[in-house]
Amino acid sequence: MEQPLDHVARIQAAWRRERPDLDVAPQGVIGRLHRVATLLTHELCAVYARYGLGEGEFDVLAALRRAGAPYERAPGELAAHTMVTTGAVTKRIDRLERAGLVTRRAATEDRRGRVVALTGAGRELIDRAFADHIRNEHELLAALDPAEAAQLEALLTGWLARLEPPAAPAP
Amino acid sequence: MEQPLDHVARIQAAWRRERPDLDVAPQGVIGRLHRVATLLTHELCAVYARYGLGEGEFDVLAALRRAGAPYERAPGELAAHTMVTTGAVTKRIDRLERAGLVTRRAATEDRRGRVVALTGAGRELIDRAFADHIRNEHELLAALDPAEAAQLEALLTGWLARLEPPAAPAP
DNA sequence: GGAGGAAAGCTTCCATGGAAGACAATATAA
DNA sequence: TTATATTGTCTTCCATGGAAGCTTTCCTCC
Repeated sequence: MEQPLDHVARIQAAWRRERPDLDVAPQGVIGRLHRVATLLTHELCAVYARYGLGEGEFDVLAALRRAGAPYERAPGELAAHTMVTTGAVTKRIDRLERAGLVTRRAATEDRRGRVVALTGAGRELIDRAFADHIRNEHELLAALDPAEAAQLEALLTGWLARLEPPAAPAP
Repeated sequence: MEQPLDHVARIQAAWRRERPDLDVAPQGVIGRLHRVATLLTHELCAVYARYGLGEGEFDVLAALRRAGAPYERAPGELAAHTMVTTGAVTKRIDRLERAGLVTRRAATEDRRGRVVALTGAGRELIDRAFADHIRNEHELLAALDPAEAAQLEALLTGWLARLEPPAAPAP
């Protein structure tokens, strides 16, 4: 019933042998976080793939869907919401448009702008895919009991708050 | 002094409005984990870049360094240690070899095999880069107090253990 | 010992995203 | 009003990694 040392612990042990001058304790957190995130992403992508979507496309459809009717957003907004560059968003929209899941039209107010909108097919697809996605997330999180999950969420929320705010300067 | 709702909380609120039939609680954990991991990776890469390294190259050099003298490993071992395909490892080694940081030679025992070894320059570079990397990890983790960090590590270790073992079937 | 299968590394092709710049349209300043 | 800066999107080029298949070598079993 003993835990035989996980991958990260083995890496730490090796570093302690090779570089006893360094305190590699942070790897215990950061290394495992990275690893959990990688494994989770992999599992999540498996569900996206069932609907013919990559992670990027799923994110864009989800951002449009949760915007509420009429399910429209500017490319720039989508970029901000999905944490990628506008160039990446352009390509994601290209793919989604080709697949008939979104449309692109000119904005009425600002002639530089464009409006990306979910089509009926896109709406229908993301509704199914998102429900399946959430089901999947429940399964993945079932490895933790509710108290652990709550603790983890609280810790991550606090860390994120101190990691993220590099934005928002005082006006 | 109030927390104005972080990015993930806003996403959850939008989904609760649009899809009240779904329980999006897991996003509170998984979404934030993903986000923390992304931000951390970004910060870590900034340090790698100071040494002219990408994440992939850093990982390979680190794996060689912590192997201990004479700092050698087979490409397949490197692939296993760094969680990427052997094809990706081949390309990483190509780049590192071109930069004079590693050498590649034939294995003596098995003529299919190759041995990748750190050069003097590679050893020297990864020793500096790794020390800087650990310093950086300490800084990033300083946002949490030691008790929080320990809690977080324990939770992630447990989750990882239940997420990872898809390997190791009983013989 | 020879045949078939497995293993190791590499190659090819492709998908994705970032960085930086091009362009058009709008906002701001003089 | 004209000149300048800024904004929003898209384009181009490049870097990286995965998937699948190839080649060589080794292993196993008959």
